[in-house]
Amino acid sequence: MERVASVHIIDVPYQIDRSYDYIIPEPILALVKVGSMVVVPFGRGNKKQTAVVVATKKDSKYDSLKPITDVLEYPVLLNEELIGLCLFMKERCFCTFGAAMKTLIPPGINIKTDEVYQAVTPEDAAELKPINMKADIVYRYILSKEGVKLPTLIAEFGEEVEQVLPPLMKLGYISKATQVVKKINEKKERYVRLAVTVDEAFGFIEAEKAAFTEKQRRIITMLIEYPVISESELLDYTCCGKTVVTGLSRRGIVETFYRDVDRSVKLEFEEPKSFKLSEAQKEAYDEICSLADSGEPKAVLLYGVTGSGKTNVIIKAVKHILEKGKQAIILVPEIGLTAQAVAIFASYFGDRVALIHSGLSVGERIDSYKRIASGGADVVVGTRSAIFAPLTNIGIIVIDEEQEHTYKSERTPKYHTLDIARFRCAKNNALMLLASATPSTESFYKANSGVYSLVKLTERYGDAVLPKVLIDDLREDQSRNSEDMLGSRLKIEIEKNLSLGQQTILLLNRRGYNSHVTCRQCGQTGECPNCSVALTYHVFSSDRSRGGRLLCHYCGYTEPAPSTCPKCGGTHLGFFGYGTQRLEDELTKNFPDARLLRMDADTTAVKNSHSDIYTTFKNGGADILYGTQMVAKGLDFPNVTLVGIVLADSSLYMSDFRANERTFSLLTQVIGRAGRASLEGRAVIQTYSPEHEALVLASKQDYESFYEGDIAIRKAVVFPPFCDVALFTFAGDVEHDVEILSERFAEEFVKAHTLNCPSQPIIKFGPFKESLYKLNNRYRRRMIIKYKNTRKIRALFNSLLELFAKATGRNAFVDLDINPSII
DNA sequence: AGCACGCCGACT
DNA sequence: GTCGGCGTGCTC
Repeated sequence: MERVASVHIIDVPYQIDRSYDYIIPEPILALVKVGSMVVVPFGRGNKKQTAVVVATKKDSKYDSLKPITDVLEYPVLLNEELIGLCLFMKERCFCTFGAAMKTLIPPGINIKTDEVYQAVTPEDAAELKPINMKADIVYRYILSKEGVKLPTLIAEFGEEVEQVLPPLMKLGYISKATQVVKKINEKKERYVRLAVTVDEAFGFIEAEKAAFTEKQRRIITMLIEYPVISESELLDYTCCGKTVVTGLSRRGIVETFYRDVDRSVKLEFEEPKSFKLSEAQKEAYDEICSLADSGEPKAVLLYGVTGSGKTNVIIKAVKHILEKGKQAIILVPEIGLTAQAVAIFASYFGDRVALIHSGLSVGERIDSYKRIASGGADVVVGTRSAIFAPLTNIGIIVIDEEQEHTYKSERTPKYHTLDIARFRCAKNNALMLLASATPSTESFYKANSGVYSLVKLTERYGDAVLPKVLIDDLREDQSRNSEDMLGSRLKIEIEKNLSLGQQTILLLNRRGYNSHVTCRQCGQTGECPNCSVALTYHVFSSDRSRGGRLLCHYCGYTEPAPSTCPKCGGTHLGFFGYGTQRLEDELTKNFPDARLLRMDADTTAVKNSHSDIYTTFKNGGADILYGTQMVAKGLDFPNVTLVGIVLADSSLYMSDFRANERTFSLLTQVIGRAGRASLEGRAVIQTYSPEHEALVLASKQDYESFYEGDIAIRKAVVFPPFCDVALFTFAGDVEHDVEILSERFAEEFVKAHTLNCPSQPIIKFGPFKESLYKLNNRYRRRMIIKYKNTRKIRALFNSLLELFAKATGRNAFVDLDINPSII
């Protein structure tokens, strides 16, 4: 008989997060399974804690086991595979089991518990003899409720109830039980959103100081950051009362609305487009199917040049998987792309498709989750969190644009979606399909060395041809004023497109108006008081006349732009580095009749704005779409024949070892947007470094040459895939404590390494200050370790993190990120 | 983290 | 004599 349960306790700190054995009491033996939520007494004080059963067994190596107090939910929330996944994440990402679990289940599925008093035999109530008046009243009160917390009883009857309860328990009138905190997710909820654009909202915040109270500003700031939020959450976070929202809504700045009781995401069905695979596509499809049907876990990289029709191959492959009775997960890199992905898959697979991404409301997520868990969906489409969809018979996991850094989580647990996909494919004997026109150097290396299978699509589909690309050396353009962002060549091409009625996309990887403001007299630059970065100058439509604002892109801090230097009083302020807002001005000036559409973080913060912009542009509602990298991704725009990269240098010279890869990928993608259909496409790349390799190769769409160069560099200087990278971050608000911590940690690290696993080669860098040393008033230092990810090294990391998790005070703490997307 | 156990100073 | 200071160490 398996009478012992190994459990992981939720909400314990890292250093005590391990499995603990408990004995399962006879009456609940049948209810306790792997994945069950239970309540256990923990620690000296036997504090009641919620825990998850990770295994059951006959006996334990510990002799005195405490019994499980209660089982919470049945049937289980997480199956054996997903429990295994939590343990995997704990070991790989160095998070607690509970933190891993919270990323697997949607927020709002409650796992919090309360200790409550319940009436034992309500139906016999009349026959029980009253003990005394007081006890009788208390008993009847408890009887009328489903479960009452002690504080509620005290509030109702005063402190002295505590004397009445023990006799009632003893006589069997009432009992203690553990209850899951009432679910908030079943009812209809009131939501709040901005009724104005984010630009306007920013303007409002301090435009007229007197016009808004502190609380009102807090609400607006919150809504800018979280466009989808329930009123209760909003009020919680901002510590405001309902009146603040009412006031703002009366002034037309915010609006409230109710979510339907049935919150499931409505899928739009289109008639499935029937299409025929080309010869090359058919070959790719056949190979993918044979891998998927092998009955073993496999991984394949589908490398297809832009326009080769990867999507068609993927649709057919998914269809094949479903026909075999298996399920599919399809991931896209960002929320803005989910709508179209869902539309495509829903047209083929109808209501068997479910959607998961972080932009859904709490209720919507729970509904999707429940539908998937109950077998109501076979195809899950979404962003990285959809990798955790509770499907039980996965046949294929598709990761589109696999090189995108959004697949790496930036929050704890800092998992990489590809690692989770590999785990799930291994458990389900499924196929992991990575698709890209510009695979990550790591993945292409794996495909070349046989770790993944490689399927190539080298021809463009149909009669589409590669766009003609012109690299425009801005240094050579004599007619251009140095203040201008648009060179003469690009202006001519835009003009041409406008007269032909064809559309143009312009990419500029920097939002705001100017990237920094500097005093020409003393050199003072406007800096964020919370972060060590220059503030970006923004001009919002609502305060154009007032001279704009300075904004921190990291913490959101904002202040009115000064007209004189705050340090020396100088009146000659220089505005440097041009962003998308400034581009807007220049476009308006040069092409007064063109219809413009901007897409960047400022214009897409409101829900649905992203897809609204796409739809408007696709339907011909604008001539020029310009913005940050968002414009490079997603929908096909058949009428786009010109792509302009306003400044290709901005992302080239970052210190990160993946900067080249990202630049190449972004340029390739955006260039590929031009001339998809029968119209021939053109691209103009403006740059100050026309000979840069990433740029030259992107203009030829020559991925393989780019890869050869990049992999050679990585091998020479030892970077992934030739090693793993561990990034230890030390942060805190007391600068000196952070420094001490980082040094002590490094010291202990070296000591532990030479002592425990000297045979495991490592290369250590640091600790030193981060390049963005101060962020949100926190000082940050880092230590980088290049190593090979083995169990021994993971154990080393783990022991150090446990040691320092308890040793550190509130002033400084350690964090570890394995293979961070940006170094 | 949280909590009990423990071994030393000023108090009814 | 004891109440309570928070240092130390453990959590199945």
